Amino acid sequence: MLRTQSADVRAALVTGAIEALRETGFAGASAREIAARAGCSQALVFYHFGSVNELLLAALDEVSARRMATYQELLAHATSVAALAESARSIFLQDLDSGHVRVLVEMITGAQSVPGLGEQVSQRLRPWRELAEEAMRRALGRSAAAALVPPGEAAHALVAGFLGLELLATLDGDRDAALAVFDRAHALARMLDVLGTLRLPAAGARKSSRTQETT
Amino acid sequence: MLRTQSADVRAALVTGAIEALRETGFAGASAREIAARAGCSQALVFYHFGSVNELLLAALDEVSARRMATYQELLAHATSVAALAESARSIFLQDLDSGHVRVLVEMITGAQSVPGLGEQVSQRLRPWRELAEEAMRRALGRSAAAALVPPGEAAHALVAGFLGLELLATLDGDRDAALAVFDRAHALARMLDVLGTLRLPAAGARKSSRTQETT
DNA sequence: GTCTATACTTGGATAGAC
DNA sequence: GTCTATCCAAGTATAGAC
Repeated sequence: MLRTQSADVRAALVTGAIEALRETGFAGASAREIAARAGCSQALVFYHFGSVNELLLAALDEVSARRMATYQELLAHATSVAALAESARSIFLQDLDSGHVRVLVEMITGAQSVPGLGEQVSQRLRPWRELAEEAMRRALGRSAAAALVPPGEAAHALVAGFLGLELLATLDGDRDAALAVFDRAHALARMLDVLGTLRLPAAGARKSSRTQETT
Repeated sequence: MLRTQSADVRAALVTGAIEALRETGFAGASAREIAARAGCSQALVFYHFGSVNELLLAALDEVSARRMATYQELLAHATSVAALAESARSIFLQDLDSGHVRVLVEMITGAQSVPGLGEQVSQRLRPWRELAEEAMRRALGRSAAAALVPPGEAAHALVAGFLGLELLATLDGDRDAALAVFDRAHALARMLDVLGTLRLPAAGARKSSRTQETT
């Protein structure tokens, strides 16, 4: 891969945009602000990306790409609802630190003030939704839990929960409340997993009702 | 109550600010935009409120006040988790139409770009959180469900869910996905209510396992 | 490709007439 | 109290030198 100096500037602008979205929000993510973080001229924003909004969308793409690989790996091993809850907790914590979900939230709300932007943000959110649904499907398996909670709905709720908890966590700088929710979800998920194993063997093998550990 | 013409202008500015936040987002809620909606001069924003941000906070106060009464009434009758889920659904639908939660979300994210604003938004969010917790406490009662899900945590999750579902619903103009989540929550809540009644009588009255209807 | 300089627009905020 | 007029800061975007 050839490393032109132009590509470096593009990359610097994208990471600058990510930082700006994270720290100053959509309203504060101006070409000047981003260029200052990237250490280059404000004019380069328009040369390389055409407009500020295009750069912000590129930043959202970058965030998605960065996380998708990590997510897939983490979620691939979550073959129970409890395990999924644990993975979700760790993902949430990582994203809170790195600010990735914040970038997404800022773009969603920022889209409100720019006609047509909402559509493009929505498109970029789709991989996240599909990943969540796939993870849900894998976690629920073909157990009774899947009948209780269809993967599609569960995934929608999961994504919404991520966004909402992120909003609250950054608003008052308290991540413990959100983590407590994930821990509670983990405990409830264990119950759900047990329910699933109890129902599936079709009323012939209820030899034990002890809680099954799903580490 | 004396109705000075000045009070009318103040009110018009506040409702104009609410509309602006709802339709153009925090980034688009400028003094000029708001004044245009209120049908008065932009200078009056500063005369009456000192700054745009102060006006936006007043708008948030107004939204809170408008909804709090309705909420309290609706939630007072929710003495089971299932009934709470139903109330929550109807509240969510109302707020989605009126845009009240949107105003809150815009202020939360907008606070990211204005130092010190986050604190004030957080303060104004507190009544909503307390209301949610009180409703949770009443819905869970002293049943076993309360042990499964502490009211504080449940309330935090509920508020986060509202915010997250609002974000997704307005992003792609699809309210059905959110409503499906509430319906699912309702079904699960019914199960939780049953669990509660089964446990409370202290292992002596399991005469029936049919689902108890909690209309 | 990157910079400086600049044209143009929008927004926050104030002054002063009425 | 409300308006018009205005100042100033900040933002988008482009032109042109290097």
